Amino acid sequence: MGLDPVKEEQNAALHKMRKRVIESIGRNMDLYGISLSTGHLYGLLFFADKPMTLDEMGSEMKMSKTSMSTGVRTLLDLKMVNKVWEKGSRKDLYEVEYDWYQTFTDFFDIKWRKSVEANILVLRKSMDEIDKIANEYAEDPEMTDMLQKDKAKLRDAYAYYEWLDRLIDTFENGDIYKLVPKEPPAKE
Amino acid sequence: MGLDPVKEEQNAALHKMRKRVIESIGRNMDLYGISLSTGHLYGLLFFADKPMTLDEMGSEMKMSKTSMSTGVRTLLDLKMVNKVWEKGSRKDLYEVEYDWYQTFTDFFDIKWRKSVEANILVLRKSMDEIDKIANEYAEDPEMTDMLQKDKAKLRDAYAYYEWLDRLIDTFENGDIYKLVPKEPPAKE
DNA sequence: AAGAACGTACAGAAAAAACTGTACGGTATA
DNA sequence: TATACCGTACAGTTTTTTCTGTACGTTCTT
Repeated sequence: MGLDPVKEEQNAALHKMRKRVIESIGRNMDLYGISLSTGHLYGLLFFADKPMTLDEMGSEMKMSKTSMSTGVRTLLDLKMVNKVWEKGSRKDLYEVEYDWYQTFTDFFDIKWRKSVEANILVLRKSMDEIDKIANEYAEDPEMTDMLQKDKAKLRDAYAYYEWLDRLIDTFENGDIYKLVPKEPPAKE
Repeated sequence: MGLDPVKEEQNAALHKMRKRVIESIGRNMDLYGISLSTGHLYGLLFFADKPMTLDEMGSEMKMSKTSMSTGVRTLLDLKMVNKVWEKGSRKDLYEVEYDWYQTFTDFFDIKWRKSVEANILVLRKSMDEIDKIANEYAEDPEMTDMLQKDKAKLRDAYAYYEWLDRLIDTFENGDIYKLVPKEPPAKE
């Protein structure tokens, strides 16, 4: 995991510190829908001072190469790690994306955006359908009332998802940093 | 699930529409770390036109009351549903929180905030520790270099988490709506 | 105070997810 | 072209999560 394995053994304190951070990072990865061990893998890569191969990860994590392969792919899909090309090496190399703001943005763009858009589609379709049903049951006041209530709910949900969509836009285009700058505002 | 179960049977189209929306909502609930069936429970409550009891949920979902109990608690913890008091009824009643903006905010306040603060604490502690170790190894250039690199990483992560903390603040205090209004800006 | 109804703790069963070892297709090396 | 090595598909195993039924403590009714 470090520059020099021998050196690391020498210093238990450093090793312990890293382990604590890795665990802390890994534990919170479930927010991204990532399993604990894949979270640990991320933590490992975070401290690695050079891109790692699957074999290296496996030996560090004491896990199979297959698991490393799937774990890395999960992280790759979320753009939390990048594949690195290094001439001479036949093995694939991976390193974490150190720009965490970008990682955050990508996560929303990849995961949330997909959900949002799927829901928007379904809601649009469903509201149309309600209109159609409402036409058929125009004579039935009870049914009409129920349909109206449903439609109002869908409309609210729709508005919310559109808002969410615009919010994710601000993550992507960087407008969010106008509201919340990376540098904390100076205390007065 | 509706006002009048008989009526609903009459109209397959409405039922189908609701089912589609419920599934769509439920499917995307994994973003909140919620299981599919709890997501469906949420969808059910979303369309319910009155607060429901555990027994009613169970019969609609065709699942045990125990499962409803745990499912509701999960949703309650995330403030996605509210407990409702109705005089006369001995049973607990629940309804969804229809303010989805609030639900979004609560989610980040409950889940993300906790992670962020835990990480901030660990990072602070770890940076202090690095300083201590660095003092011991002041004579060792290689070790010093490694410690510096680690500390730089921690510092970056720390800055990111503080940013995230401030971002969540804007969700909570409503500042986010200045940047992304609930009402979409009028198209020109 | 006794009885009925409610929600949930708990233990076991069922289902889902994570993990491993083997096998195989593909690419670089010889 | 043959060989070695790499990453991953796949099937089987282990671990974790979800779900159920029973049992129990509490609260309301009588």
